[in-house]
Amino acid sequence: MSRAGPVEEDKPPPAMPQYLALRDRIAEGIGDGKLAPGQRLPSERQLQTESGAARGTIREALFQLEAEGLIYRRDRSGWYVSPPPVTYDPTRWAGFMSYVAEQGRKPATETLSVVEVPALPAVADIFRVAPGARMFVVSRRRSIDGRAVLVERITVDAQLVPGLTEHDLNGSLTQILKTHYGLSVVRNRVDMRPCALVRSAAEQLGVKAGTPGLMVVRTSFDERGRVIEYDREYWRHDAIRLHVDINVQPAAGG
Amino acid sequence: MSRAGPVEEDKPPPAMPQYLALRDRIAEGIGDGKLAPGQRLPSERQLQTESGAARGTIREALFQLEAEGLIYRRDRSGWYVSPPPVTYDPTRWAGFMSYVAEQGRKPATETLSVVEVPALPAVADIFRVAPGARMFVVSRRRSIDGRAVLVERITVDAQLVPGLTEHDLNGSLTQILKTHYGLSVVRNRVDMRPCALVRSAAEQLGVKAGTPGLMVVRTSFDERGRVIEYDREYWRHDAIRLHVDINVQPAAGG
DNA sequence: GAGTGGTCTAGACCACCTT
DNA sequence: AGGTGGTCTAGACCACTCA
Repeated sequence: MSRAGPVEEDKPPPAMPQYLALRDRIAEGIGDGKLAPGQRLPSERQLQTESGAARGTIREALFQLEAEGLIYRRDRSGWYVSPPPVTYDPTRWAGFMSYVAEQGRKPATETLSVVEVPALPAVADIFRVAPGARMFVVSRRRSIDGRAVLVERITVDAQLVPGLTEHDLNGSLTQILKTHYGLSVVRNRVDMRPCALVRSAAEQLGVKAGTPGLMVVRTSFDERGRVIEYDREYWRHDAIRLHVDINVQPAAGG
Repeated sequence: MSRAGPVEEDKPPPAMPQYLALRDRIAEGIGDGKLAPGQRLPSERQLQTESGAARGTIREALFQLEAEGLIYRRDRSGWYVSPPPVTYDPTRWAGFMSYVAEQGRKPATETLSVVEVPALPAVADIFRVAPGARMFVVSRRRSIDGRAVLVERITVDAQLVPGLTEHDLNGSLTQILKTHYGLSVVRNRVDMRPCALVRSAAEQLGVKAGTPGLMVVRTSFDERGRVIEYDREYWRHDAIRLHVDINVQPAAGG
């Protein structure tokens, strides 16, 4: 009742929109630890009666906190405090399972599907194989402490990894390539950009389509310069933090 | 008029929310090139009359597109199609001015302030100097094709760079450290995570507080392992794409 | 079945940008 | 001065989750 609606009395202009004030109150609760990671927030209608604001205003505050990565939602269930992000270092590629565990969290992997398909032109181009060459596509979902945080689709050249499907694909695929097929990654190319989660990824992560996310594309090369793994990952944006530690190439100045 | 409001007749349940359908129409226009980068979208009220939806619904579609990085807003001016992102490679650190230009865009830098301040405990810890040691803090704003895309705050140890303020700080600071002070970066540590733009950064970028963004923290070391540059950058999330190309450390398997 | 978030309407006043 | 987005209200029905 502060701005719109029938005039009642005069008030000083608010220094800050209501929804940001509410955001700050909730953010403070999270910072204080009064709201612990994983804990559920009061329902929107409850916040409404507490604060007297319209539901739309409440939701604006919640969206804001979501964009900041402080809270997340479970569809039609409620809003929850986000756990801290894990740090992902593509240079020390130790595999999801190990680096998450190293950070004191509980990783889990679920292989959603493994299919063998002919390479589309774009994929053939990446692998430098003929279009139509057989490729394995592995779809996996990975979780931290029981919350699904990423879905990925890994493509590998079927010719290089005969019988791949016989192995347990819930661990490090890179490790399997090395141990069973003698394929070692000596170079990684990583592309990363903020995105909104596309429909399919959102579905698999159990979030609303369009939730902010992070796309990570990783291309792995062996010592002969062949692409041996092409991985497209969609992360919940509040779950990851990228960390790279690199030696600058000597001639890099400018 | 399709879902809420007085019942009029029966309709099949919509397969997709209205706002996503509108999103798709606009996204298609952008993909087609009917809406060019930098071009302004019709106003919200105009879209309202075109589509017959309530303004809130229109705005939901626009927010969605914003989260995806396809459009951005200029406060109280309108919605615009986002230009393509530039690729940022922290391993080939060539300086903003050069790598943006390399990608066929027009970079610009504006130094907002240079101050000399005593190191706070956290900063002192990073630089391994005594708390209270003198530091230079350079604030800059950088643009691409006339659009402000990032603000940064660079901290350097004043003792290592006497008279820093006498140089032109709109170019590559790394280059200045090298040419004038013999300080070469041999190692970079980069941390990156999605964030919402904090109040101060948002103001300097001329966007609404809470707009999605990307935080990049870069720590540069010289050959003696000293931190010679500590840089905290806030990017518009639709303006950047990170690319890293790295040789995997031999003992990294796992 | 009660409660949750998801979607939607139809208004309003405001601060600010643009011309 | 007119138009833009920014904020806000007060309702509604829906699909879905959860107990």
